Amino acid sequence: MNTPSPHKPVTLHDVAKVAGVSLITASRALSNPGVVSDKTIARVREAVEATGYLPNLLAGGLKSKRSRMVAAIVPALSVSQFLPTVQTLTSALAAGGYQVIVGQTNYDAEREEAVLNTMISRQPDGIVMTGLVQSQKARDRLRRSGIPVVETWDLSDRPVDMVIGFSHLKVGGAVAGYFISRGWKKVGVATGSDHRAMLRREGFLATLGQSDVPTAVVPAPSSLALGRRALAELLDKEPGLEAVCCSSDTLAHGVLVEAQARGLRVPEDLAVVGFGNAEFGAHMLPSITTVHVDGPEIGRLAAQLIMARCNGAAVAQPIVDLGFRLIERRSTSVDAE
Amino acid sequence: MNTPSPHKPVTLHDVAKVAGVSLITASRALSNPGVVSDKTIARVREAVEATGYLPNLLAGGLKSKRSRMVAAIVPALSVSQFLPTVQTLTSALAAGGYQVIVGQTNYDAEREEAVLNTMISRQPDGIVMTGLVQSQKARDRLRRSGIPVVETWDLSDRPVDMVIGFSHLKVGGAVAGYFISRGWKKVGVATGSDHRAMLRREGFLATLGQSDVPTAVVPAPSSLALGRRALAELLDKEPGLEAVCCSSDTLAHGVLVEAQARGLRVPEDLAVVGFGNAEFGAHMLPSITTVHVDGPEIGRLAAQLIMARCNGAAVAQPIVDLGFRLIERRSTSVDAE
DNA sequence: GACGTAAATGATATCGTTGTCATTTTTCGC
DNA sequence: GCGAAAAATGACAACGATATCATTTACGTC
Repeated sequence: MNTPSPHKPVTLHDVAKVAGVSLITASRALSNPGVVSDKTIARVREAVEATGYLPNLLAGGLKSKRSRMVAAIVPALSVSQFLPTVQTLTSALAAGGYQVIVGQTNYDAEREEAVLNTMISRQPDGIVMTGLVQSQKARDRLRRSGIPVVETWDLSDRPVDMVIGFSHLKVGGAVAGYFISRGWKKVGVATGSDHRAMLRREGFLATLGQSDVPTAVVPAPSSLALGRRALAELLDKEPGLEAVCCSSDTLAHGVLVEAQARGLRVPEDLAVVGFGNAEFGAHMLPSITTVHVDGPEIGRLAAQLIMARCNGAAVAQPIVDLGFRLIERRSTSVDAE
Repeated sequence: MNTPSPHKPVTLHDVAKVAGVSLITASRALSNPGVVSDKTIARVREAVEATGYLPNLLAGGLKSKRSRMVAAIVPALSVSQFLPTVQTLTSALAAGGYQVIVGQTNYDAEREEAVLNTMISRQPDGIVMTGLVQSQKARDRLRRSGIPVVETWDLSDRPVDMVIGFSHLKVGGAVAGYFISRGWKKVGVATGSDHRAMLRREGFLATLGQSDVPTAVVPAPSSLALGRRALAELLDKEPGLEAVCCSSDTLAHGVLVEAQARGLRVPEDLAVVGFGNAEFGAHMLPSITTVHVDGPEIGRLAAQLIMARCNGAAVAQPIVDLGFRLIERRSTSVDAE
C-alpha cells in the first residue's frame, strides 16, 4: 500500500494517468458522466478509488463559476430563533452538493456590509439572509453581483432579489387582537431591541390603539435572565399588569419564572404570550401561548429557490409569505389544551 | 456614475489598469503592503474604491493554497450544546479573515466520513470537529491531508492532530461523587444516546459502584419533551427515586417540569443534576445544578490553534484539557445560592 | 560621483479544474 | 459496405489570483 506524502496531493491528472485516459475525460467522467462511455466511467472510478483522489473545489469553482457554496448570514449563531432555518438550509443544500458558509453580523449594519463583501469575495452561488439587508450600499452591491439572494424572516415589497417570510407588523396586530378579545387592558411589552421585534411591537400597539403601553426593551439576543428582568421592570411601571406580550419564547420563559418567583399565578394573575414556538414552550407548565412561524420551512424553501436559480430555472414567485398562527396554550388560558 | 453590468465582474487586472501599475503590484498592494511604496498603495486603494473591486478568494486560495476557510463539523446545528463553541469559533476566525463552513453529521459515522471528504475537497485551512473523528478511514485521510484538525468536546491520547476538551468519564465520576456525598441511593440516569453522553454515564456508574442503575436513554438531540418522558420512564422503573443525573440541562429542565407535573418537590423529593451550564439553568426556579464546561473558550482556542498553524507556528501543546466544574444550585440543595 | 545594497516594481509561470472547439471512433440506415 | 450522424475523446486555453525569479529605481556611504 502506498502512503502518499502529505504534501503532494492527488490531482485529476494523476487519476487520468492511472485510468489511461486524458485529463479532460477523467473530469467529465466525474462531473458530467452523461457524455462518457460506461466503460471509461468505471475505469476512472477505479482510478479515483485507487489513488484516493478528492477533487479540488476551489479550482473547479474558479473555472466553472459555480462554487457550490451558499452564504448564510445571521445576527449571531446563538440566536436560537434562526437555528432551525439554518439547520434545514444546510441539510437541504448538502443534499444538493452545496455547503453553507456562515457569517455573523451581531445586529450591526456596518458589520453586515463587511460580512456581505467578504462573502461576495468567496463567490457563493447564493446568499441567504436572516432579515432584510439593511444598508442601501450593500443592497446595490448585491444586485450588481448577480448572486441569488434570499432574505428571510421578514417581508418586503422590494427585496434585493427574493424574500421568504411573514409580516412582523401583522404578527403584532394578531397578538393585539387576541389581547383585545380577551379583554386585557393593563398590558405590557417585553421585547428585544432588534428591528423585527420592534416591528412586532409597532403592529401590536397600532392594533391595540394605545401608544403608551409599558415596554421593557432588552438587548438582543434575548435570554431567560433578561426576561426576568423585563417583567420586574414592567411591574415597576405598572403593578396591576394583566398580560405581557414578549418578543420571544425565551423572554416569555423568563417572564414566567419571574412571575413564579413573585407568587403571581399564570395565567390567572398574569397572562403571557411569546413568539417563535420554541420546542420547550409546548411542554412547560404552564405551556406558553405563542406565535408559530415555520422556521425549518424557510430554510428548505430558501435552499430550493437558490438551487433552482443555479440550474437556470426562473423563480415564479420571488416573494413568499409563509404566514404565522397564534397557538393558544396555558399561559393565557386555563382551558387551552 | 458607471453601473457595471452584472456579468463582467471587476478583476484585479482592471484595478491595476486604473491605478497605472502592473497586476502583480496591485496584488501586493492589497495582500502584502509591506513591500509596496505608500504612494502606490494609495493609488491602488483609490482604484479599488473607484472600480468597486472585490477579490476573488477562490482564485487567490487556489494559487496560494490558503483558502482562509475553516470547516466546523457538528452533529447538528440545533444541538445547542455546541453553539457557543461554533459562535466564538466563527467570530475569532472572522477577526483573522477566515470564514467558517459548516457540516452536519447527524450523529452518523458514515455521514461524518462523507462530510469530511466534502470538506477536504474545499481545501480548508483547518477543520474543527465537535467530538472525536469516529471512522478510522477518515482519521487516516485527515492525517494524510496535512490539514490542521482540532477535535473538541472530548479528550484522547491519540488525537488526529490536536484536541481541546475534557474527560467525559471524569465528569460522570464527579457527578457520582457528588451523589455519594449527598447520600443518595435510589438514583436514575436520563441520557441522550450520543457517544459522549454515554461515556459520562459510564463514568457515573463506575464511580457509583452500581451497574444496575435505572436508565432512560432518549435519542439525541435532547429536548424538554424527552426529559419529561425520561423521568416518567425512570419513575416507572423506580418509584422511590431520590435523584436523577441528566446528560444535558435541557433534559434536566424536562425532568423538572415532569416532577412539577407530578407534584414532586425539587430537591426535597427529587434532586436533579444537568450538564452544560446552559443559560436558562442558572435563572430558573429551582435553578439547575450542573456541570460547567467552557464551550466558548473551546471555540476561541480552536481558532487560535488553527490560525497559529496557518502562520507556520508549531503548537506546543496539542492536547488541551479544559476541565469542568460542578455548580451546585437549588435543584439539588435548598441551601445553594 | 561611483558603488553596493535595499526598496520597489515587473514578467512569467502556475494552482487544478472545466468550457470550448476539434478530432477520432462508433453506430446505424440504406 | 458506404456515408452521415452521433457518441466519445482529446487539445488547448482560461478562470483570477499569487509564488518565484528578474529587473529597475532609490538611497546612503566613502
